[in-house]
Amino acid sequence: MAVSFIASKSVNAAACDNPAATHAFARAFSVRDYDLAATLNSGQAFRWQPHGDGWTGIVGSHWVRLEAANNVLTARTARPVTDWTWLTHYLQLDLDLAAVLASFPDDPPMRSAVGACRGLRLLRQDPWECLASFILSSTKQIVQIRQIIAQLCECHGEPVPVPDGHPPAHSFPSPARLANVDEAELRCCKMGFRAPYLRETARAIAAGQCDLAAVREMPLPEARAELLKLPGVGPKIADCALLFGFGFAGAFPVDVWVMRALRQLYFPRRRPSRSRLQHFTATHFGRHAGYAQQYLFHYMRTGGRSGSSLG
DNA sequence: TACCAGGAGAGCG
DNA sequence: CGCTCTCATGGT
Repeated sequence: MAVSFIASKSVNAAACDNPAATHAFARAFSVRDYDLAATLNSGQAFRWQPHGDGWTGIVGSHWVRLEAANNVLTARTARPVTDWTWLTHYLQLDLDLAAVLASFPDDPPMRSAVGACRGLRLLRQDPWECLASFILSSTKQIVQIRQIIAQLCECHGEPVPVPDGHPPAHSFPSPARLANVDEAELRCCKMGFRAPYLRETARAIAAGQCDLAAVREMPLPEARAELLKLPGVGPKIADCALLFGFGFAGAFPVDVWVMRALRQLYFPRRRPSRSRLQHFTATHFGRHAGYAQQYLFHYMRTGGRSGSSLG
């Protein structure tokens, strides 16, 4: 357990009517090898914005501001919090990163990627938000995905409390909500041809045809097959949701960047067939193949520069 | 301007 | 199976 209580301070004591409670607006966690900027900005989550030295975002129904310095990660919220599990789970603060890195294959590409992306982590996002976000991601640049999701949340999400002086914020809209938004209205969020995919997938989940909670309990191949039934969900998007949302460590999304990495670094001669490639990604990278994938992705996207701050 | 973006689905041979 | 085309939008 790398998380330890350091400080809790009530920013607005008058608002806390229970003096004995451990309610707090802020909390610090000790961390090691946690590159917050790389993690929040590496194309796995799309709702984090840099503000000064920190990042603000929405996790579930919580507005939160994160800041990391000197192995201390500080979180500030809009309302007092007693149970911080929603955040420690999202940030995966209990993960033993060294053990994960040690499970990677010891080959030149992985050594380079790990060396260039020190402290890069995988988040554990809400499965629905993650799945929906990646339905909206197809053939879009990360900056645009952020814009689409920001508009979607502003138009159809529920307002969440924010500290005084901060702009309004909204939760990610539920499947039930999006199931009842017509396609034209979704297209107003600039999601284009992805609108019917998002709507129909939301309907399937809201109607119980697909049970995301059940998917989480399935073995990986069955979970993947279940997600592939949804409209707008192919192998790449399914694996993104399985890895970033459901926590399947073996899911290995292959997008254009990862494909570039695999071809350049592992198959420089001839291009492998898709089945050959899937066999390779499923066997070569070990127990935490998905984690290795994220290192390759970030390594390629940043051109091998460490401490990158992509916009 | 041309090309590209964390793709999927459908049609074709 | 593998190839090609379309879908919508905006960044670089």
